[in-house]
Amino acid sequence: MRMGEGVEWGLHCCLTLAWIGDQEPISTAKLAEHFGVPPTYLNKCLQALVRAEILRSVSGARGGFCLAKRPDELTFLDVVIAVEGPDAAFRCTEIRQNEGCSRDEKRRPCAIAGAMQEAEEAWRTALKAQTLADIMQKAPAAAAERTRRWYQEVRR
Amino acid sequence: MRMGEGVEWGLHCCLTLAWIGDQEPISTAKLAEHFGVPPTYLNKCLQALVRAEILRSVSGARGGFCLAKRPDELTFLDVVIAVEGPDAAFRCTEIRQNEGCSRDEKRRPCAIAGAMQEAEEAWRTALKAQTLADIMQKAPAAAAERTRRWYQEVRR
DNA sequence: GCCGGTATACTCGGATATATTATGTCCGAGTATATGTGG
DNA sequence: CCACATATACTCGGACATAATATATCCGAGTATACCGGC
Repeated sequence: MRMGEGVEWGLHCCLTLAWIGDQEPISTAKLAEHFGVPPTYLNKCLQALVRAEILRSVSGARGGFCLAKRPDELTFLDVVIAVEGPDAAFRCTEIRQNEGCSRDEKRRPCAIAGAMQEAEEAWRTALKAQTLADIMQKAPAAAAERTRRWYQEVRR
Repeated sequence: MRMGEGVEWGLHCCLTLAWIGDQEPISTAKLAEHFGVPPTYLNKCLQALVRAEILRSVSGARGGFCLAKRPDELTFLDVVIAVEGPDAAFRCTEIRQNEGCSRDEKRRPCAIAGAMQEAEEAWRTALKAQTLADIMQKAPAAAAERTRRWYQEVRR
């Protein structure tokens, strides 16, 4: 089981955009250069965030992405679902059905699947409790400062 | 992000073995037939459980697998780790390092990675709290009964 | 009838293929800026 | 000098390749049972 890199990239990009706090968009190229990741693939991940209405995209010259939500309204769960999709990691394929269980058994949910779903619910709850605003506070102030300086250099 | 099917299969196999509660091993072929899954691949998954000392395997004719732990000592987390490996789903690649952050920043753990790890810890905690014995109680008694009847038919 | 030896069928275990997913690349559509031209 | 038309550079967005992983298969090593011959 492995989460795609897009989640990490997406979260860091959201944090960067939040710190800059400007409505002027930043291009994929600048962000990719900043983080040292392949530009076109980063673009693909950011597109997923746009579809989820987490980012807003602007086409054309001087285009790019900016945050579409307030940091305290944006949770980690939102980003994870946007990039990785809404499906649960564990998917019950109901192999118990092959055992020839009775109709009465079939009506009840599979106990194993239930336990797995419960665990994932705990995971989602934890992710939902973390907003981007929380991280902005936790992270060292120097990081925010550095990000803003970088932006001033590359904005043009 | 997607968990392999082996986890579901492994859990159902453990449950079946626990219900039968016999020390006589059951072959992959019988279990695979029972669940309607490819036998050789199921075998591969069960091997992973053997390596984790969750199952015990017996080679040769009349060989197969049996449970190596008491059901109340076997957690869902054990099975998941055995099949999927011990690595976390989210892996921080420290892309922030590329931003040119100071030595002081580098010493602190990445706040984003921290939040993700915290969420996974909640997930693991939930999985650790679920033992096989718990599931044996939750599941309908009819299922246990049916499993034992099936075993009496195929044991020879 | 009983014992020992041999052949046989069965099973695990790991090495090897295929399918699916994630990662990475490329090119077209669209937009703001820069440039040039006429009034 | 100003307004407008045109050319140009830049950016997103999705279609298209490649790499990594999960799924599925195959074959060899080993073991218990069945069979067979001798006593």
